[in-house]
Amino acid sequence: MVKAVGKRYGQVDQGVPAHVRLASALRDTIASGELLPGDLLPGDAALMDATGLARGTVRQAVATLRAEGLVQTRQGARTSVLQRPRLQPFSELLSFTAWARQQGANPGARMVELVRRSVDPAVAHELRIGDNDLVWTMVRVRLLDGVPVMVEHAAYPERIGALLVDADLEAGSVYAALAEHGIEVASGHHRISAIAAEAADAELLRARPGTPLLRQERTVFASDGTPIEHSDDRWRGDSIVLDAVNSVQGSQLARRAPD
Amino acid sequence: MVKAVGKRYGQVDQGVPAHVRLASALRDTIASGELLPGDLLPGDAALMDATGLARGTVRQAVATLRAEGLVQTRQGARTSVLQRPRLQPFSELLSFTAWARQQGANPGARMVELVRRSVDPAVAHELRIGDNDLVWTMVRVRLLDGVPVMVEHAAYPERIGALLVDADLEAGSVYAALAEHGIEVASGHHRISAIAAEAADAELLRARPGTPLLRQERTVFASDGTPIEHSDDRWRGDSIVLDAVNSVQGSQLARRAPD
DNA sequence: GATCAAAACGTGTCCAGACAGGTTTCCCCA
DNA sequence: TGGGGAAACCTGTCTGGACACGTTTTGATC
Repeated sequence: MVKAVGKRYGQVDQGVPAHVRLASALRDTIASGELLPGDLLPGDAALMDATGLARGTVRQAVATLRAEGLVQTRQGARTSVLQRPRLQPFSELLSFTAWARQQGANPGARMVELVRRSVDPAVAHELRIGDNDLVWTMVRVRLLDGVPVMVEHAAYPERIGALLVDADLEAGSVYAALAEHGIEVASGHHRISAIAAEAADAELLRARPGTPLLRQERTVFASDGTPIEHSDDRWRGDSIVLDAVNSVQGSQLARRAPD
Repeated sequence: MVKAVGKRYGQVDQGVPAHVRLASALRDTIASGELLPGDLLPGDAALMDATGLARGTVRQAVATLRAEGLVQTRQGARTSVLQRPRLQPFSELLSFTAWARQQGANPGARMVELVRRSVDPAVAHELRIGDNDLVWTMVRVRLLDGVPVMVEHAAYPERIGALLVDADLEAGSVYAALAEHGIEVASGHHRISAIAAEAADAELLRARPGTPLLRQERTVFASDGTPIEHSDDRWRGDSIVLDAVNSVQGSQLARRAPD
């Protein structure tokens, strides 16, 4: 078993740090079914033998898997495999276009509006601007294989929105357009809730008013910590599921009463 | 600024590992507002001076904050603060009772049924039992300050359910009851979607059929990796918001099309 | 004031060593 | 066969050292 890990370690691209290589080899061994949930990973000493790495480096690789929720560790006891669904990179989580393509569907967008106006104080607060400042707001319908599945209400600070006015937002992704101007997204906060469709959204989604929508509000930050987008995606309830994994060793999900 | 960190480090309980202490001191410094999003943390050398710790230990504390999504790091550049909402421990995320109490509300439960029966194949699969095996299934209404906010449909493998039949599940928490028998929860998978209330759930929640519900399905695993619960919580849409944080350095949330 | 190169700074990685303490296995005895 | 203790195993922590490499600042020149 430790031989399988060592073999995989030897097959991973040597241009990456050793601890990343080993984490990848372990991840692949788990994904292959050779290690099942509840099974024990090789210990530090065995992994050191199989890879020629120092113990600190081995520990770092295992710590990476722990932070991903793949394994569980306990002092004195062998590290064990946890079960988890497939997750996705942040970029894919953010971008409707990337997500649709990853699942083999044809993404589409229909622009409803892109205007400069002021927004309500809660959104202004999220974007860290004054209540009366102007922002660029956009409404788009997002389609999968021609079927409307989501209405997106997004707000951008002036300097960000200005980069988008000339972009083709029916064919491409906001984030791709921003990346062309050197703006990279780094993190986001999501707020998830269930709402009843109002008349305008219902019409855009070809559904009855009152139909349940999964509401996904999001504030997205650039790598310098400034907010670059506040969006409010309203998905047809029958079009999406969100998966999340959590463990006592790391949880990025929280429940609260509404504001 | 680094003095503030050093002072906080000195105030943290010495019974915990040094890297945990430092991570806590840094977390508190950020939470206090002394470090704002975009601000730079002191570098390794300054933190070493302020705390007397080795560089490896300092790096480990910073890596902890990075995994939590609190800070962003980049080779050669100073570590910077990211913005994030308050999150909650896993135990609080899982337990309605703990969550309600944490927010100062009075939790309640009304048992609808607790019976042994077989369940549909998808649930059987999640619990890793045969399609015709019997499980304990439970339906409860959960109340906050006497108001019904959630209907919980839960399924337990026989050996787990058997521990619950004698517990007072209107007054207390399933997880607390299991913990009394040495069963500790370790991780979970969540699936989040929006649905329309069926007649039975609507009646229990005192809402109209068709009203939007936030559906939170969950499979919970014990520390040995075995599934101990499959639950399907249906929350009134107006009673709950789920917060999640994500970054390019770690994301535990994923979007997919429904099965 | 602008530009460029070098120096200083800061982070990422990796190593070897040592100690603490929890878990698991093995052996012995009743 | 069951229980207890010791040994072996395993993970968690911490240290100091060194090298690689990316970022920021400084100083010199035009």
